[in-house]
Amino acid sequence: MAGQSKKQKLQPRLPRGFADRTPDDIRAVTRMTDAIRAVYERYGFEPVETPFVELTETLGKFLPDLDRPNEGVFSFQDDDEQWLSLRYDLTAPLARYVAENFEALPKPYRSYRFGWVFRNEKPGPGRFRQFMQFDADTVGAPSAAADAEICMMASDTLELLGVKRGDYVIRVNNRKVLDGVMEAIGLAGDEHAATRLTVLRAVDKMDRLGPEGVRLLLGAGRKDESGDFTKGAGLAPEQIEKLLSYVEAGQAADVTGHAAELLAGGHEVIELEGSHHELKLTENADTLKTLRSLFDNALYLEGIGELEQIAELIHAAGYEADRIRIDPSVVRGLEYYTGPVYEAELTFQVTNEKGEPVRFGSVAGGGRYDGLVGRFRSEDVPATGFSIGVSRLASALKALGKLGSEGATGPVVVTVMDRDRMGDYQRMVSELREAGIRAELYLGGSGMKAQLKYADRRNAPCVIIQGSQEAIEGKVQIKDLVEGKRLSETIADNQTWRAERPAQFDADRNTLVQAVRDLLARQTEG
RNA sequence: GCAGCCGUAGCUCAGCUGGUUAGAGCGUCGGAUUGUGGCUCCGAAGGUCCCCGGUUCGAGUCCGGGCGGCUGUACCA
Repeated sequence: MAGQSKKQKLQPRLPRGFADRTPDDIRAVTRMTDAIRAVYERYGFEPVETPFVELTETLGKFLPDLDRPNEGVFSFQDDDEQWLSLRYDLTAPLARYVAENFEALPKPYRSYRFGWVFRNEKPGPGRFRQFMQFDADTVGAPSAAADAEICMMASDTLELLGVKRGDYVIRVNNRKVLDGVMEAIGLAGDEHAATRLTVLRAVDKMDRLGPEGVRLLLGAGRKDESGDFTKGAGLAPEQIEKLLSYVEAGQAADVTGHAAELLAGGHEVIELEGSHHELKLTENADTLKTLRSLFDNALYLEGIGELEQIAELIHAAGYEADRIRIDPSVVRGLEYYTGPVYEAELTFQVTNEKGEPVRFGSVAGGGRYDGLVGRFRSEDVPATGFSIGVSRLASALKALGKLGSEGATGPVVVTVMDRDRMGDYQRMVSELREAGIRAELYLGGSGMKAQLKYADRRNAPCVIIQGSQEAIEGKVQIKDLVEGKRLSETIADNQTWRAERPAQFDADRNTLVQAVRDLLARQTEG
């Protein structure tokens, strides 16, 4: 047995796309979800929770088939052969929940929930196969006021999380508008479904590729820097021009990129605090006025009308285009959105360890899905909702320095000098704990040096030491590790370091708790 | 999924046109210091060079296939 080669040892390995969470991660995410929850509660939403597993048919499409049994969604068969799946978002389960409890719920039904969702697809930086979403939805409210509210709530949430105004934007569009545009350039009807998809995907890449990239994708196609060729939609030049004039109607408001192009286009530049140049934001009303003049079919105008309502409502509530912006290039989930769609984007630039720029892009998104609950009922039920990608937002906030990753203070460590006096040490630990102080007994088997190293690594504020000498005198030694670390910088040789016992003092055994309490208070002030 | 790059100690990486026993820094552990975290010095542990096959007298190095990672792209409810 002992002679077994290493090869036979099991490799400790995490499956691709999954991640362990460190104490720092957990604490940071908890702070975030607390903040998000606070905003949602304030808006009057209430919590609800559904399980990780749903019937595959509840989630809709992506039913496992023989060729690609788990494409996109993790699925498995129950022992009655019923297919089950891990949820891939929180919206489909909510739709099921609402449909199942329809009579019992007040309408409009406003709820929030957060939890893990699973996607069986290729992971990437900041993209995992298990990640956390935080959703809020209003079901049973057909009015654009429900959409406007969700956008304002998204804005409030990001600001409470520490993202400054101007470092993010909630971009709003409408599926009806997009469909209207498709109709206007002759792409209505089932026979053009595939082309429409290609066109909308191209439009979606506006923020990343800019007008020229989109133009290529709408026409013949585009070759990226790796030499990979993406086939274009093959539209005629006049169709492309119409589309681009539509997409660019919102671009004057783009402060995130392509500044040079915009300046060349004659957009105004204003001076803000200091030497900072920024493009002046186009008012949402101006964007909408431009958009309204572009096409005139009924669907398009209906969509524009809804956007105008949203713009009016948010304006009345004091939200302008620096926070919530009408942007015709927003596409989002082509599958089930039926009306207004929104997307929260972080706009600040951050570079990674290698100095390469990192773009976070969309950290949250949502929209109106009037058909989703209707899958379970005889009539459509209007609904609109919003989903925050907690994990992705967390890594963005970390880069922003808004998520303190500094380790939390560890426990007070009571060291073990004399093995036969464990009871004494245990009593000290208990007293500290009863006083509400995080404390623990050193449970390892090593000597004093190792025990202090351990305490240091645990980020302990201090250690308690009591040898037989102190025990006889009724004393304890308390060593302030934080202060000691500071003093160590001025001590060069180990002789004095050990002899002086920096930042160490004794206290009467019976005043232990008070002495530790005072020390902790001093550390908090410093 | 497609394309490109990469895979040597826990981590970051050296390793010449194929040639004895594969190295360094950091980290870990021990000692100098039988009761004191840092610094310094000394020492130790730690590797089937991703896997399988091929070429060769000889492969970490060359070739083929696989697996894994990164980047771009596609998809993204």
